[in-house]
Amino acid sequence: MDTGFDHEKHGCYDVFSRDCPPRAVLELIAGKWTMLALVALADGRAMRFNELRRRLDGVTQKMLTQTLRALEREGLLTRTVYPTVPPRVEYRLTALGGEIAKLVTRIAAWSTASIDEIRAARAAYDQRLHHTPRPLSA
Amino acid sequence: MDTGFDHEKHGCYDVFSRDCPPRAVLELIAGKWTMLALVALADGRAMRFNELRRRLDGVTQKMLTQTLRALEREGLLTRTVYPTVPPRVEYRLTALGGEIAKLVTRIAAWSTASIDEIRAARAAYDQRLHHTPRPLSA
DNA sequence: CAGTATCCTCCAAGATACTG
DNA sequence: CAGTATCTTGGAGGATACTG
Repeated sequence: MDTGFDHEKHGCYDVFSRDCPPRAVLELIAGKWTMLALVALADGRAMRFNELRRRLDGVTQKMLTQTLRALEREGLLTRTVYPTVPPRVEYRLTALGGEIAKLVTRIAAWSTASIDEIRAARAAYDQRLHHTPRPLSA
Repeated sequence: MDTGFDHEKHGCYDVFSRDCPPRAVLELIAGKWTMLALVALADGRAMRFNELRRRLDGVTQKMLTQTLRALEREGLLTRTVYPTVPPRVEYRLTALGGEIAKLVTRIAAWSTASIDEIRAARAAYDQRLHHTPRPLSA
């Protein structure tokens, strides 16, 4: 039923709501390879497909294509095909993509900077519940 | 066999490498509910379990517990149990968690601020390829 | 209220093969 | 080089029932 309130019209979103468009964007960014791709391109340099493929250790062709297509569709990067032989395709962040890439890069930097503290927290946590699940009724 | 190079010792990480610990942290943050939980707690206020549950529209008990436990383990939030009846459990960001929550909140804000531009990009993209749009995300 | 404990579904992600 | 096109699968995520 129609609530009589058009969120799109009012530009008023609750990111916690299940059908909030910005939340969908958040979920896109949360894709397994999305953040790494954004970080790789964050400096504004154009990169070729296999260049990205090599940089994102472990990514498959399919997943990289899928990730890049999704980012292109959202307007975060451009895909330029040069009709040469062999083909040459370059990916480059748009202005919009550059903004989000900067933020994601800061998160990546934070991860690296905080990794020691995080590892310590993990160790402490794992030690607190050190008792292996007791075979209570097994 | 020791490779002779201890990354942990040197504090030298490549976030693109497949067994880079910071990359694992990045993947934690990329969890479906992690960013939303961080944003919900970003203001530093403590929140109770069901309070978070209501806020994160669509989350199940299992997923919320799992998300919060993971964040607790990484040292991003604390879980405080008050031995009352009925039980009362409060979740609150740590200083470390506050840092990342601020960054994630900025990403959420960016999503909301950019949604119109993104929607326009999507429409343009879908029109360029004159066949059925890919159902990557609604 | 704030969880466990199970069971199950589904699709993101991977593997593999082929191509302009 | 930079992709499609299929097929397959692990496990993230969900549904449901029970509990201190």
